[in-house]
Amino acid sequence: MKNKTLSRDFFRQPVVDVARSLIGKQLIHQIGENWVGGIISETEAYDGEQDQACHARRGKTKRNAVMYGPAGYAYIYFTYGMHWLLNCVTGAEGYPAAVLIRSLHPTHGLEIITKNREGIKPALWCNGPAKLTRALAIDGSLNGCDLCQKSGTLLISEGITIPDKFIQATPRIGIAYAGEPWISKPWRFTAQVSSSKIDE
DNA sequence: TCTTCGATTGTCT
DNA sequence: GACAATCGAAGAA
Repeated sequence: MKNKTLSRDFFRQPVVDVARSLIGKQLIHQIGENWVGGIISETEAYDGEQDQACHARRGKTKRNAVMYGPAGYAYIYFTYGMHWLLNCVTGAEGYPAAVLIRSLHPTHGLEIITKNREGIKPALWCNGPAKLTRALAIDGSLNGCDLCQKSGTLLISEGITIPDKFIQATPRIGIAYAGEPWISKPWRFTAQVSSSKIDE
């Protein structure tokens, strides 16, 4: 599984294309000898300084610097005083764009996820951007790490193929402050993932 | 330095 | 459906 890590070129594509293509791919976090991860089932695209919903809307800062670097790296930031959110940097180096991973279907390390999300129903373990980082134990210490490295601790690999007809494009969540036309851009991608189709 | 607020979640009504 | 939790980044002063 780890030998099917996605290429740097995959992440160099336009951010909206990457966001759509990431549906069905597999996010993996290696913790010691264990792998924790799952199939990505929801993403959102944030596209450059002109996108008023993107963190880069006010230019480069210490916080969003990773987005200005090369594609295929993790941009992980802290928000609401308690939540970590995971993004993948995309596009050309110097152009700030990233895909937010909003939801996934757990496939590996279920014992660890159960412990990290103790007392919560399995269906709710990873169905939110801050929930999945908590479930997979992803935090700011992994900010800027390379998602294309087979030897990395956090990476994205080939997963399952999901037909286009099962992927929906809808407006992004929680960005009312951005104003139009950004609120209405259909840059959120979702899919239903059936556990019977998951490729180990 | 001071103030505002967020790419959210869980709990309570 | 409403709202508190909780803190660092970013912008204003």
